[in-house]
Amino acid sequence: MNALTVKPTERTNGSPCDKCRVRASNFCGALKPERTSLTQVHQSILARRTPYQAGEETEDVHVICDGWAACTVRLSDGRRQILSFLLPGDLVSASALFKTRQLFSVQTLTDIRYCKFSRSELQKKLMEEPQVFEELMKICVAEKDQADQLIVSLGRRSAAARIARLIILLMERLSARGLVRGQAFDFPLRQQHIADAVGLTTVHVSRVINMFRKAELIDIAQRQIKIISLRELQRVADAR
Amino acid sequence: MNALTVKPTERTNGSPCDKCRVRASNFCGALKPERTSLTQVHQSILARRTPYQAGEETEDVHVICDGWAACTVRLSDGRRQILSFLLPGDLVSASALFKTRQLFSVQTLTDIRYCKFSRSELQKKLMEEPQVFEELMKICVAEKDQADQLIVSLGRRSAAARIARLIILLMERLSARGLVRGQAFDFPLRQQHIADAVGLTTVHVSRVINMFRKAELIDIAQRQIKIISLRELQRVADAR
DNA sequence: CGGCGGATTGAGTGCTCTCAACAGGAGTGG
DNA sequence: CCACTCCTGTTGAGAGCACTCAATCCGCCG
Repeated sequence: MNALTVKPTERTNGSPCDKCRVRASNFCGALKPERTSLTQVHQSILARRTPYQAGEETEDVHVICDGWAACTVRLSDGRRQILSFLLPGDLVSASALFKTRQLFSVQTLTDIRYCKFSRSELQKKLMEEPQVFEELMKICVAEKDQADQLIVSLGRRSAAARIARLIILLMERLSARGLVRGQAFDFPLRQQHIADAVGLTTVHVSRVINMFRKAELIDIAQRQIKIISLRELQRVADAR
Repeated sequence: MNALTVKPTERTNGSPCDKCRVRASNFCGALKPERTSLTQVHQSILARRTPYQAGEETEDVHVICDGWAACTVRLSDGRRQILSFLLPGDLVSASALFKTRQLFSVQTLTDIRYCKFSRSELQKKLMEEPQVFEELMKICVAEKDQADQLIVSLGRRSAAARIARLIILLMERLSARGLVRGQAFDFPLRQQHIADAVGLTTVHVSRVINMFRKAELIDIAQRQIKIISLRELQRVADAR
């Protein structure tokens, strides 16, 4: 972690992640106060930073409390691929529990609050608490399933289908966290992020998004998105 | 499992996976005879079968002893995406240990010998034997890393780079298992498999492979591949 | 010999990219 | 308050990589 971009806040003990905007259905939620004595540190970072650079060594494991981030890979010629978006409540990567270096970087899209655990402490907890273990394995499986779905999208789906799927997936994930009101939710992604997530260029993303707008599938404005016709959007997501 | 395609062989106890063509650096290897009382069943299947269909429920976890298979996803219009190739020694999927239904099918490319473990027995063993646990987590991490690499390829690399990477990755994986002689190894993939693995059409794969041949990077014949110039192939794999 | 799976090749198409210009909004400094 | 820059998104024109369609070929096998 780059100290310049990190604003350390307070240190707490025994009450894990009480600052999480989201409490339910996430890893943090499994670390219930009554059976955890984990040391944790809450910190925050500004948007548009790279708090973790691919290949760096870390002692800690991170959970996003609030804000959006992304796991990214940058190629030598500057092109970027986003592997996944990190939403409030997300463990940054299950792999981080089992190895000290990752092949992706982490970039913040918005200002972020996050919570830091010691890897070794958490590993021990994992073996002692079957429920924590259970929860982590669920995350592992979910991460792999999401990666597999993205592979199918990138390998075999059209630009419109990929973008439609991304939007639907984000809505589902946010919905599970109670962050969707009606069919609308915060949408801090720039078209550059969408392009890098689904393997397209910003120019083409712009065209597709405007197609969606004109077809009255979605409405994006003021960093908010509203799904106007989920049914139609799903049709696009499944179409060739 | 479709009983018609499965030819059950013998049942053994206490000597895990003694029929594996590959012993080193795999999950099977971690299940050493001296501390395992796992029930296992060895079976075989013919090439070109689908021993597991996406969504089916299973009680067992499978390890490939010999032969090649693939995890595949089929879209409604018939297009297919290969998520990964399964090589001798591979656990079919780490996820299979933690959930009963997978979102991919398993298709055999060659005749296969494999070894079947009970999920529940293996799960118990996992908690009792830290080394088994360790090994499984390594596999989880490796699976995720491979998926992430494929995402980057599909999202941001050219056809030639994707194919070159696939070939290099297969060589590395087989090499770790001692299945590469010089720079040559068994290569049962049809061009259709390559196409479905890297998100292209067979026609285009044919053109790229022939470019590689003419550039004297590789030689494919008789279901064998020989890497003539690994250095050049790596250049192609890294090029735009 | 005919049939089948697989690979090759050509011609034409089209989806997505590249290049480039421009517009609007937010923030900054004078 | 205005000029300026940066960031983001939009739009047009043209190009190219990979696709589709289709014909052909080859090796293998019953």
